[in-house]
Amino acid sequence: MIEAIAEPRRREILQLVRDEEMTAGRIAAHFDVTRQAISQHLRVLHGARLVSERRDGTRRLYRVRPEGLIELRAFLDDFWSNRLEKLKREAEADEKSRAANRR
Amino acid sequence: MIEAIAEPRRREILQLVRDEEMTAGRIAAHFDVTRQAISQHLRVLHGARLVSERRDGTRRLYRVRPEGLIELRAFLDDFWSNRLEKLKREAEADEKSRAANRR
DNA sequence: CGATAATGTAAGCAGAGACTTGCGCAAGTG
DNA sequence: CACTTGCGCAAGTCTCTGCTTACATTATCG
Repeated sequence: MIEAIAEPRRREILQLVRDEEMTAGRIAAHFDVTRQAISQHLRVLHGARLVSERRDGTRRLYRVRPEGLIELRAFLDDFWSNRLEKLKREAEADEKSRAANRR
Repeated sequence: MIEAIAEPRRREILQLVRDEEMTAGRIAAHFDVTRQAISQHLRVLHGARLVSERRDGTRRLYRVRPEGLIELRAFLDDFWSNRLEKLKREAEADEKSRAANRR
């Protein structure tokens, strides 16, 4: 999840396919590691739902999946503020006091 | 930097010292690994400027450093939108057209 | 159908990093 | 001053993961 963007090369890949859809081969050409290594990174990114994969003949086209970034962003936001956790506790306390007043 | 929060245990530590300042010992007590292991995580977090360290006698007190989170947040924001890069290009183009009109 | 192109999958290796064991050090405490 | 408490540091071990080499798969082209 967040580990997906922890790896520097994967962040570079994300930058590459941020605006432009791109084939695995063309992506790999930007790096000095083997095509397969990039393929594995793409698998991780796709698994984390950070990129979409589309097939066209034998080629595979990748592109950033904005919803994925949004989800990750939301995850981090929760993490900072832990707002969900707090809201839940407050809601429960609230519910309890309301139940006490109810009758 | 971002690697600091990639490690799950370090994220848990951050949660622990998010509101409350806490000694290394008390933090370590929350986990089933050795005190030293946690100490090493704390070193990484401190190195990434995500927690502050304060000494009181033999004890060391840690706490989340909000500015650190803000910096990290800013880093990620740049990453998503690359807005800095775009703004720079736009500003230059803008400057050029304005210079053409100036006299 | 055979050949080629574009890509993924699998297994093994090597380096990074998380964890443990052992030790040292500073600041109390009796 | 000896002893304890609360830590960090250092070296070795183990595990995880990024990379390579080798092979499999799928589609297209003649």
